[in-house]
Amino acid sequence: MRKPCCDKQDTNKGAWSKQEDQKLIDYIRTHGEGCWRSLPKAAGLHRCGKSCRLRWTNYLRPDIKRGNFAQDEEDLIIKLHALLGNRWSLLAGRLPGRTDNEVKNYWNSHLRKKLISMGIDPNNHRLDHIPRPQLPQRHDISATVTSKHAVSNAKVISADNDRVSDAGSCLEDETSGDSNLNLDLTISVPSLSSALVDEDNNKPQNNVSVVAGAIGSDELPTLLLFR
DNA sequence: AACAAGTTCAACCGCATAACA
DNA sequence: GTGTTATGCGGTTGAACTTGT
Repeated sequence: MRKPCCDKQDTNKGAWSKQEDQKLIDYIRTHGEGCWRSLPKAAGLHRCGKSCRLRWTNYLRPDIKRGNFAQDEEDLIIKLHALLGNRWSLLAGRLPGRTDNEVKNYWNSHLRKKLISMGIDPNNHRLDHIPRPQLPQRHDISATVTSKHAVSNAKVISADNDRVSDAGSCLEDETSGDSNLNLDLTISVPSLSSALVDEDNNKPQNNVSVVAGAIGSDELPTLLLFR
C-alpha cells in the first residue's frame, strides 16, 4: 500500500488562514517552488504538501489574474474545450493568469449552462436539438479551431500520409477577428482539404475524425486525422 | 425576517505517471 | 527492470454566498 502523502493527524484541512498564506508566500519567495513534500515542515505549516501546492498554484501565485472572465477568454475556453475536452491544465495554459481549477469551475458553473441554453451539447459541442440531417455536413468534424491563441504552435498530422504541418499557419485564415461566439466546427485548412473533402464529389467527408491532444512532452496540442 | 433552493468556488481526494533509487 | 516516492491532473465535495418565496 502506498503511504499517505502526509501525516493526516498533524495536518490542518479546509480554508487557509491569512497567517498560513503569509507563511507559504514568504517561504516560496525565499526558497522558490518545488519539493512540496518537505515544504510544509520547512515553512512551519501544518498542511500536507499537496494542499500547499494547490493553494500556491490556484490562489497565491503573483501572476494569477483574478476576477471575471472577459468575453474573449470565454470564447477561447469554449473553442479550446471543443478541441481538447476536459484537459483543464492544457486549457489554462493557453489563458495567461488563469488556473486549471478556475477554468474548470468557470466551465462547470457558467459555460456548460450557456452552451446548453443555446442548444449545444457541451460534451461534444454539437447542436443538440436539431435533427442531424438538417445540419450542414461539415459539422460532423467535431473540433473547433478558429483561435490563433489555441493552435498557433500546434502540429497537424494526417494519418493518411504522415504529413505534418504547422496548424497555426494553416488555421490563421480561419480567424475572422470578430468576437462573436464562433461555434462553427469546421477546419478548412488548405493543406488538409484533401483529407477532409471527398475529392470525387467535392463534399465534406463524414468519416474523417479529428482527435486533438498533447502528444509527446511539448504540451502542444497535436491534431490527428483518421479516415 | 426567515427559510429553502440554487450557485459558486476553494479545497480535497484518488489516480496516473514521471522521477528516482 | 522493478519498486517506491513525489507531483500533477481531473473529478468531486461542501461551506459560503446569493436569490427566490
